[in-house]
Amino acid sequence: MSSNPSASKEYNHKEIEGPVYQKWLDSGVFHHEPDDRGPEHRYCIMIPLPNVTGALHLGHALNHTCQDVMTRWNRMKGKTTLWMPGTDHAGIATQSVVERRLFELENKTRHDLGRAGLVERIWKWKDQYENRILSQMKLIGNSCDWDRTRFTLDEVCSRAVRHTFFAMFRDDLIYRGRRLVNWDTELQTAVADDEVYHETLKSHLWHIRYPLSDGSGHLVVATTRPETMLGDTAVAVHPEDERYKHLIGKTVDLPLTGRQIPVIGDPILVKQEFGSGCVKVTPGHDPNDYECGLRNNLEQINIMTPNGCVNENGGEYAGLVFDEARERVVKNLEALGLIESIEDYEHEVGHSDRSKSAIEPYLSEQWFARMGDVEGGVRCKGGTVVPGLAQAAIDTVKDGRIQFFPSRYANQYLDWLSEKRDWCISRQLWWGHRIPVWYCDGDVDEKVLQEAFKDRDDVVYKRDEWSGQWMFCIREGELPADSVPGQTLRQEEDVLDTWFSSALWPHSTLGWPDETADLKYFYPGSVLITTRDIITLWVARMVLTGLYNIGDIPFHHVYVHPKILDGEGQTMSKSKGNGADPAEIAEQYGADAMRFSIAYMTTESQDIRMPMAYACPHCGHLIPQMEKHRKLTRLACDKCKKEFQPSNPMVDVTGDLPLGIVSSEKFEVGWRLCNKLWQVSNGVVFRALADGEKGEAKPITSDDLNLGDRWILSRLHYCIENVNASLSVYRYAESTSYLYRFFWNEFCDWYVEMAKPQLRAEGERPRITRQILAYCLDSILRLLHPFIPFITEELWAHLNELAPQRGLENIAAQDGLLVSASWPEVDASLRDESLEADMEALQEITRAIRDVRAQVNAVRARAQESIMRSLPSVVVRAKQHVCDLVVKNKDMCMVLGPCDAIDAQSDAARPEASAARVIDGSTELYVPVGNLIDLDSEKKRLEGEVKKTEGFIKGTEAKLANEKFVSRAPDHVVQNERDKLEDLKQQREKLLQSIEELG
RNA sequence: GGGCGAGUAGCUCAGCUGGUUAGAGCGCCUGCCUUACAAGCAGGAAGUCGCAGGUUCGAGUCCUGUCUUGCCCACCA
Repeated sequence: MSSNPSASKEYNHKEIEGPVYQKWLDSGVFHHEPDDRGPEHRYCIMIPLPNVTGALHLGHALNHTCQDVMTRWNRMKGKTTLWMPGTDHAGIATQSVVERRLFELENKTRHDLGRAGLVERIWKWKDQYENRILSQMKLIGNSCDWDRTRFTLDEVCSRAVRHTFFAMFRDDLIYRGRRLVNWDTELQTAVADDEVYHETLKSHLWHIRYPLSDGSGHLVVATTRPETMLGDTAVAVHPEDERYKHLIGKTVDLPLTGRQIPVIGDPILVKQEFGSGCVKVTPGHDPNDYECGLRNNLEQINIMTPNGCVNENGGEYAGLVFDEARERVVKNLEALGLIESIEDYEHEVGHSDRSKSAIEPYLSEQWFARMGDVEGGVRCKGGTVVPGLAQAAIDTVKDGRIQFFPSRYANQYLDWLSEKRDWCISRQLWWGHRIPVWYCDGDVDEKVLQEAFKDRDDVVYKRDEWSGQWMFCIREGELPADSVPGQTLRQEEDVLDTWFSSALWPHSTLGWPDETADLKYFYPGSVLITTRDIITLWVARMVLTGLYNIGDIPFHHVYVHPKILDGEGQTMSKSKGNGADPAEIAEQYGADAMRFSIAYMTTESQDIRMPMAYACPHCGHLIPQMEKHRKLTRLACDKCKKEFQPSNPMVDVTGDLPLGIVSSEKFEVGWRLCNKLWQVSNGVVFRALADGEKGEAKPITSDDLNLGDRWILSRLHYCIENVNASLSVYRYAESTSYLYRFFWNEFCDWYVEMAKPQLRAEGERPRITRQILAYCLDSILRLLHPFIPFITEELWAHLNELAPQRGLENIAAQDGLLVSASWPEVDASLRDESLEADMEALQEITRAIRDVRAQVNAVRARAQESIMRSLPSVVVRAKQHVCDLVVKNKDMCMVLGPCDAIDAQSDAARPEASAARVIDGSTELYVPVGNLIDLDSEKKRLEGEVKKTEGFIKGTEAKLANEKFVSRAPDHVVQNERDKLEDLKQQREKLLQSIEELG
């Protein structure tokens, strides 16, 4: 850390960020304990737990910035604050990453290692990436309570999972069932609907003849999956289809199998107009057919092995991969003359998000959580009875207990929940919470069980509807294999869906099922901040488990932020390899710059387009990151042609080539802001303060304040008000715009420039100016802190050193860290809109003078007085302010251009060789420019102004000539137009006069 | 097939309940190494608000249609 900040010219985040973060950690300010204050003094955010599949990318940086801004803001507002950090074991995602890696590096599969061996490998991976993730989070400035860091497989979270499973099993909200699921044949597990994406594939529609058993002809069925005919158990027609309805009840000979299957009528499955109007029904391999099978009591034949081959039910086709089976089936059917036709066809095929392989609908035994309404309702913790878990979650949003920002996302939540589809919670994986159910393979009399488990309220047992087997669930710990006399129990092999444990995150992390002080105090949380794609998967499930386990919602607000897209419009993701490591951005621009830029771009309706580029480590040239670069380990620079390794969170650094890190000019906004803040603080404010004495601050009364002081204070409090308003509804871009404008365009561009000469004035003036500079910078640092915490904290320390006593009317000593300083309060008495209008007029005049001098290229011209001619009232006003600030301080260069000044008079004569500017209808300005004036171009310019003014006059006159406008528009709108017209006319007069005076 | 967004300056985007001459950042042009900042300062140019209708005294803003585009959801053989 530089001990002498003014010596450092440019802001260097690398010297600041690490030490500042350490200061925060040392101070323990991120950790708050429950206290006895009311709920209005609490603020709690649960992080959307990152998967331990890999390192964080920019999307996380956005998500975390949003949360950290809220956390820091509320901490400064004096709330007892908790931002809970942690990571997710991410079952299928992590296991598949580790398995893939195992195969790539060691050519081994999970079966080579066995369950324990693989899980051990995954734990190692988890440790590595959890560390990396947590250190990335620290690097970008997250003010999480690290003491409370959780992982979904740790003791505390696991216990919550067990208790929840146990209760739901007991309450019959969890059941085992044989269902058609999305089967990933590569990973050999069921995957959730949400883990399936659809791809449009070119295929064919095969029309196949199924001969009627009685020899009276055949039916033609159309299918995209001819191989599944091996599992057909019926042919369906529409019961009102004149062509076929008489055939219902007959049978057909299913080709290639020798089986006879019935012709059935099913109005739901069959649309008469599609294909031939006949549908082959394969309940074991198609979701629609499955439903149809249930309706018609059809046999379900499974013809697939878990790895996607035809099983023994496929007769001679057994052992073939499905694709091969299809070819063989079609060939054999052709040989039998049973193919009527083959047409080209495009359709959507589900693919596994994880393995990218085609999903097979597969009949298997799975565990489900009941989402629909149940008879008698569901009894939640606390005694409330709800119709069903999904309905309970729906109600929280419908009745406003939970509010979405932006509100449109509530629809996504409600639409999904309203389907009330049971949730398949089992996965055939090894990485995760193993389902705490034990089976008893032999048959046992219930009395034996009653005896074995008497006085045990932590064991529940029931018969599996499907197999009739006894199933036992124990709340905690293991159920010994010999718990039932004469039997050997074996535990379920499956693990729980990842979302089962993350659904409990808001309360499991706080110690539930124990009624800990944390749980009582911090639950429910304040807001959940996430992206739209896990509204259903995660948000909805946290709500329903929260209601069931706690009897209360998990959070009051859900803020859904935009997503970061790459240069090609694709969302960033670890697996795509198109992301950027926030650490690399922070390395180049600083974490503050990254955070500010992100917040600046986080608007309500648009995703953030962020083209990334690799910075060539040899020549610095930027090479746009494109799809074709993903997963490359070497890339040649477009410019210097030398090779480097493009950085990618998912690809290891090989080390034989220098690394080209990712970059984006989008972060320059933030960098410039930080640098500007550094410069103005060190170069102006701190220097000025160093001239004063410590503790010189005295109460300032309104008599002490001049126009500039009042103006900047008024603008400051306007800014505070608007930052509060926009942050309270999660409008990050809006709040940063207010801050940017105030700090840069108002404080730096105007106030600081006005302050400079005053610092050299006589008497009390310098002290007052210093005091206001200190007060403004104090507020600016506080206001910017949630967005750019490092640099503001650093500057705060210097400000405290140089001006420990700060304030206006009330002087207070400031010390300690900014992170726990108080948030500025709006002081409405400092707002003065008419004064702001005066200042605007002054700025207008100043700009006019600058413009003249820029136009005539008179920058080096000697200082001369400009003349302002205006109405007496305006002149009085101008004299009061302008003369104070300008005329008496002729060296106030920056406000008026080089060494200018203004003399304001109501009847001033136009000086010789001057350029004219019309400010408004009553005010004009003459700027002497000597022989530099170009009469022709000046005249041309003025004529252009006249033309423009006349255009406005015409428009305004037309408006006022419209009788309907005059009679129907509100009075003040009409009056405005009249005033405007009057003013415009006077402007025209003045312009014409100026032209005339030019000769 | 259903739902939700987006189309405003060369680029990326603001513009909330309709009301002065539609804004910002970047880029561009002109001039400045001005004792905080040239990664800066001062000034400037630049838009028929996708298109067509409608409502209204008044539309970037509301309504209808339409085109383009992105995302989410959905079981169509």
